[in-house]
Amino acid sequence: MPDTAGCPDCERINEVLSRVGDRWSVLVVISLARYGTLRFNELKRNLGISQRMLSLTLKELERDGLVNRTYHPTIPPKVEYTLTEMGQSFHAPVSALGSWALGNLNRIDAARQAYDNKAGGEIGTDAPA
Amino acid sequence: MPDTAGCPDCERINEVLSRVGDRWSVLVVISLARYGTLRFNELKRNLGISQRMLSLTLKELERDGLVNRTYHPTIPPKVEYTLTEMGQSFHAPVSALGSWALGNLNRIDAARQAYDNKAGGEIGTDAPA
DNA sequence: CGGTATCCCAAATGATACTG
DNA sequence: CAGTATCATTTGGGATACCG
Repeated sequence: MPDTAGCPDCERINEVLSRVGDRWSVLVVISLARYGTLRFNELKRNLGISQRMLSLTLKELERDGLVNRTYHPTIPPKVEYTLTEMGQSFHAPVSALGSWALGNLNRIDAARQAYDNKAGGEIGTDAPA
Repeated sequence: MPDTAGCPDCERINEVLSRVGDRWSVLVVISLARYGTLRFNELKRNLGISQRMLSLTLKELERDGLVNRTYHPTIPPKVEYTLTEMGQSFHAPVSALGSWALGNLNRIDAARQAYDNKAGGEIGTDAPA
């Protein structure tokens, strides 16, 4: 049993992150923040997510109080999703993380290549014949 | 193949997030940001992470240029981990996310209970006999 | 259209044992 | 102490088919 002793906050942060921190949740929140209101299949197309995962993700987000689901009992049915107030407040830190990600992708790629080159060249020190 | 069309940034954000966005990476970064320098087993104890996952996580973080690994070839060996400059800059948005998490855990729990109660009571509208 | 149910595969992770 | 290797299990997630 993991205890996360010594970093008591880690335990709780971990808790929330394992709920709303998965990639699909993050991407759904980002999309809804950008477009305001989206229907089920709009989200599906936008994110390239499978129907199953979108359904599960949205249900979780609704349950956690981050998104609002509005069902219009027309034919064919129409369901619209928006962010709740809490969902919008969640978008702020997520957006910060996204910005960092975009701003550092290149540096990370560079670091990776440097690391891989060093590791790869370790076996033979000089150039291959 | 998922395309993430319509949200071009999502694609790249997704990329970085799937690298450094997993829960163990986040928790390692938080711990190192708090304590400055930690040895392998200190991290292991602090986070309640398995040896294997810590090893993998640290290797990835080092590769991505977020943590520094210093090996002291003593007996017994001693390895110290710190955040690189980029690692520290990553800590800022992560910290924001962590703060949000801590500040909203209760509200999320409340939303969950409300949701679950509503769902559970849906079958029979009045109280059980 | 907006799901839910089922099946099945791939990736993540923990437990354990072994090594330098 | 600081790992690596192997195994077994759980979980994530796509494909498909069906329902209201």
